[in-house]
Amino acid sequence: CIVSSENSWSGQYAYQWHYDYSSPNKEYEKQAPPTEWPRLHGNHWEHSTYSSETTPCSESDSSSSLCLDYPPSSPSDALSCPPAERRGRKTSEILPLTSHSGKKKERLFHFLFEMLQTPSMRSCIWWIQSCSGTFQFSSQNKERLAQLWGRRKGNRKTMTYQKMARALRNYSRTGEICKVKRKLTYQFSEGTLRGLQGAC
DNA sequence: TAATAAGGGATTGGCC
DNA sequence: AGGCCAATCCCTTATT
Repeated sequence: CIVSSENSWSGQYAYQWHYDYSSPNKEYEKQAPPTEWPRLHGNHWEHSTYSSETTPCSESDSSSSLCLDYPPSSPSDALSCPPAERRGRKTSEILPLTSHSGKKKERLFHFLFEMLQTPSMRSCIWWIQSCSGTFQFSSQNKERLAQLWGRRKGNRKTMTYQKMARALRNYSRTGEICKVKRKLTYQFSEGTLRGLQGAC
């Protein structure tokens, strides 16, 4: 499994990614209070819906193999994104990033993917496992990201994380992105991820 | 108990 | 005009 080169998973905590701190963001300090690390209650974050951002994901723990909760391909796995075409909707495998009649409006998942590729946004959103399309929002800076989305859309009102997350929940119905049982963590579906990567 | 995250029904708005 | 559907509004529930 390939994790993006600039973010290498160190195996224990979400905050222990090897960021290169050359980014100009100074929000890092506020974002990850290290004092909370020891507050872990078991290593089964897949059973604890609200384990904190700092909850370990012990990839090395072979007994639970937690990071295998996001297999890039296992349709039968309950945690993987369900097929998009249930409820008779069109599958997300076909992602019309551009419509035949010109440019299609940018969608939220496009924006999120773009932000995930932007080093300066790492204080707001980051990959948990880029190969499986799993990513997480910063509890501290998620509103900043939402505002950015709202501005990108040209909204009059400011976008909030709550509203943005509602759109994300709709994606889990339509199959582009599904929620992962980890705080502020979501996962692109296979097809969506392929489409987005291909669009680069 | 307050704060935060998640869930979801209802409505809006844009596009074909 | 009217249907479709993504986005948004807004309230409730869950978790810590």
